Amino acid sequence: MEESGSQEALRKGPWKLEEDEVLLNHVKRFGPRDWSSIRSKGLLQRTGKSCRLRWVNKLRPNLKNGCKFTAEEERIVIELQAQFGNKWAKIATYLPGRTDNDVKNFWSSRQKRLARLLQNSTTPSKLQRSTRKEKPVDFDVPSMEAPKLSSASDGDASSRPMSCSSSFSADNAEAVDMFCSLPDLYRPKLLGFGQDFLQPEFNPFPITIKSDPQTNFHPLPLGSTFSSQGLLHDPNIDIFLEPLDVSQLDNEVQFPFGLQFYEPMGRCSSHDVVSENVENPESFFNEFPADILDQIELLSSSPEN
DNA sequence: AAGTAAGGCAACCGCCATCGT
DNA sequence: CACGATGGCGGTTGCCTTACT
Repeated sequence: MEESGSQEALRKGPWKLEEDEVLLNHVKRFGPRDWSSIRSKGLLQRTGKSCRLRWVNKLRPNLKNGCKFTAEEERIVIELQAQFGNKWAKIATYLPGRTDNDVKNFWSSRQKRLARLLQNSTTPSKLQRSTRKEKPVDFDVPSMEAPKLSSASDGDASSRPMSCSSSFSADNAEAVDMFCSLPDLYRPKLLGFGQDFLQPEFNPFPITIKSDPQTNFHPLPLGSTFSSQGLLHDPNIDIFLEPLDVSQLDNEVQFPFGLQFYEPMGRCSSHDVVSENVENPESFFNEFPADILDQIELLSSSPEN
């Protein structure tokens, strides 16, 4: 069937420069609307949907095209995804210059990495197969030692059955190491999830890292990582890991960039997003701070000897 | 140098909500 | 109220690039 008489066949695929120009001209004249009229006027052989998508994702002003997600942006996405679910358009409103497609793609990539990591951790045969990022790395992880941050249950060796030493030689030892090496993510209660995660006896640190509201908490410098900032030894780490209080953000779409997410004194949000998802393994990983993935990969790629 | 796997990204598809007639 | 057109959104696919063997 011909495309409605005089109209040429619908064009698909990558956009040409000329098409972009036509689209930009249309928007300049009529604003970002009436997408379907672009085709009906014979300006472009693209559907209105396609035009709109092109505008939203590529031609709109102030887009951060080609820029990788910053650590802060990643953190925001992770927090908001935990809060809203896969509401990419909504999440994107908190990220100036980012589109829902950007967020979606970012998340998708992240999930793939996680999936691959998990698979590696459960299929030892594949663990040996190097992947792109799994080249042997001289990754010195002194700061990833079990943090001595609290006296709460620090001395209770029984509550930490899996030391991070190399004495454990199970097939997925590397994977276990990965998680042994992780700090108490976000909140201690998060770790209530999956005692049998990876290993039946797997029992993450019962350490409770307390924040002291009296101390001068320094918010996490943007773009920093646990190890680089020595945060594993930071007594304020619990504050640092406090989930973003999205309920506040929700009221005000404006999201000040460069915002210090974790106020020194701040209201400790009672909105504990993380705990809501504790039963869900996938969600468990979703809560990981952005940098953690990189840490995990580095750890998992560490030479075994 | 060639082959391959993974990452990143752009674009399409299908569903759904809204709006105008 | 019903229906079609349109736009918005999330999921998915496919292509290109990069890194590694």
